[in-house]
Amino acid sequence: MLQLSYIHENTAEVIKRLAVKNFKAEEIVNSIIEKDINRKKIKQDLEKNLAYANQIAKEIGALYKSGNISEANEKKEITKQLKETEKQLNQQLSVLESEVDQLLVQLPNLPYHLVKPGKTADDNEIILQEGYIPESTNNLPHWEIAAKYDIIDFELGNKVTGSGFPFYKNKGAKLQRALVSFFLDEASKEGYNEYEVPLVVNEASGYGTGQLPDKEGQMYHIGLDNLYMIPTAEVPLTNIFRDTILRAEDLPVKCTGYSACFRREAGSYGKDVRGLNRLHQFDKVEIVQIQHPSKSYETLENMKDYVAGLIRKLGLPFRILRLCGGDISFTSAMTYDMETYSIAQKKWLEVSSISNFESFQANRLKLRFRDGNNKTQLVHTLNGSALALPRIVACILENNQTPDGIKIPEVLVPYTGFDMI
RNA sequence: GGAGAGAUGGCCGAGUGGUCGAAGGCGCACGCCUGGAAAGUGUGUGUAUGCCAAAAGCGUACCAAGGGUUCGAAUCCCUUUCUCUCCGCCA
Repeated sequence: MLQLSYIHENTAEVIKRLAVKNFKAEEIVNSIIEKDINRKKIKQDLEKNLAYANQIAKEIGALYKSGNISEANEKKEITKQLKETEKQLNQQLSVLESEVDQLLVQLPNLPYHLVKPGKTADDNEIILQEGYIPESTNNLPHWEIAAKYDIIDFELGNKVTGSGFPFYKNKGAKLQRALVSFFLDEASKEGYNEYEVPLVVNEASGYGTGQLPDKEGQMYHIGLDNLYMIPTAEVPLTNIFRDTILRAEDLPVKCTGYSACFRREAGSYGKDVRGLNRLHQFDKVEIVQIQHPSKSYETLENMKDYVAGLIRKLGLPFRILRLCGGDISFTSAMTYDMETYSIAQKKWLEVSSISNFESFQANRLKLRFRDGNNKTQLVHTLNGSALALPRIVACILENNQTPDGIKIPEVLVPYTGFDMI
């Protein structure tokens, strides 16, 4: 969430920059400022009141000690009054605080200056495109390949759980395991610390990374215990550092983790969700960095290049997009999307999203570091998929078809133990 | 799941109604001592927020979380959460 002090000092700029995200902020921002000024005033009154009450309480203590009971009792009368005022001020304060808070969480993160305005995904900028794309082929879509080689069973998933929860079988299951291991090993080589994370998180964690409030609908919720199934390992990985103060020399903090990801994907139907294109449960290796504010964009570039390198090693044609204001997420300041090309489906599939959240998450997480002057300052957080499996698998299956079967990318062979499906 | 004990600053740990933001120790920072270091020694060392141009200073809140009793709560009461021990169950 945005910092109140920043909104106060840069009101016009906040409104202007949020317009790049097609967000009309004026009304909310003005309301926040008005309420916050009011809040501050009431808080000051309350604190004066409390200071006075504290002082009297001390005096009463002293009077009792010296045996001056009657004067002590007189003073008690004064405090009764004070308590009444205190109660009222407190009530007003908590109302205003929650109102300000409610408005504040509605404001998206400010887009970075490089983010162009735009309405939809069509307005995203293509930064780079790489790899050979044939004009036309007779390659089968992956759902047919999956059935032909008996490696992914969608119907079985349907029977046991529901649509969007496939079973991976035989060489399909081994390919999953190989990809996860490959991605984790690569991340380790790059200096990321590996974690195995809880697959469910509490409410505070959901709030910390920005899934809550408002995006409850995206997550599976376990009502009995009030826990949420994670939509990405970003949530537990980033929340490791909730409520912490790091030392400047600890930065950057780099961590990675594999997890199954669970997404309700309410409202998605049709051909986009065919096969592996959109699932309720899928596997992903995530990378997260916590970085000094002055270096976060340099880091974003590094992360983007790292993920591009992974795709290159897998031998898939891909492109990198810088998302426009209209397509960028609520919490992100700037995002690169990675898309690999499926030659059977003849379309680009998003396989990674790499974002700089600047201090937006850190502010909610209360994740800070001590700077040179020993002051605490919010860090910047970044994360990216490196990578999400299903669409990578779809592209491997669709692009690598040969008369002898599906060719496994060379880098994966040590992990799979076979080079053909 | 049952019974009991507990939760205090970066860590350990004292504190059962007032002078407690909290003794003492460890750690850390700076200084003295030293040729240099260790030892010794001195000083300092939480977070948030407000007043202030800023610093200094001062106010307020925070001793698991929330509520209550009281003029006054780390300390008493209630609720919740978590941890530990024993028992039960169990991959």
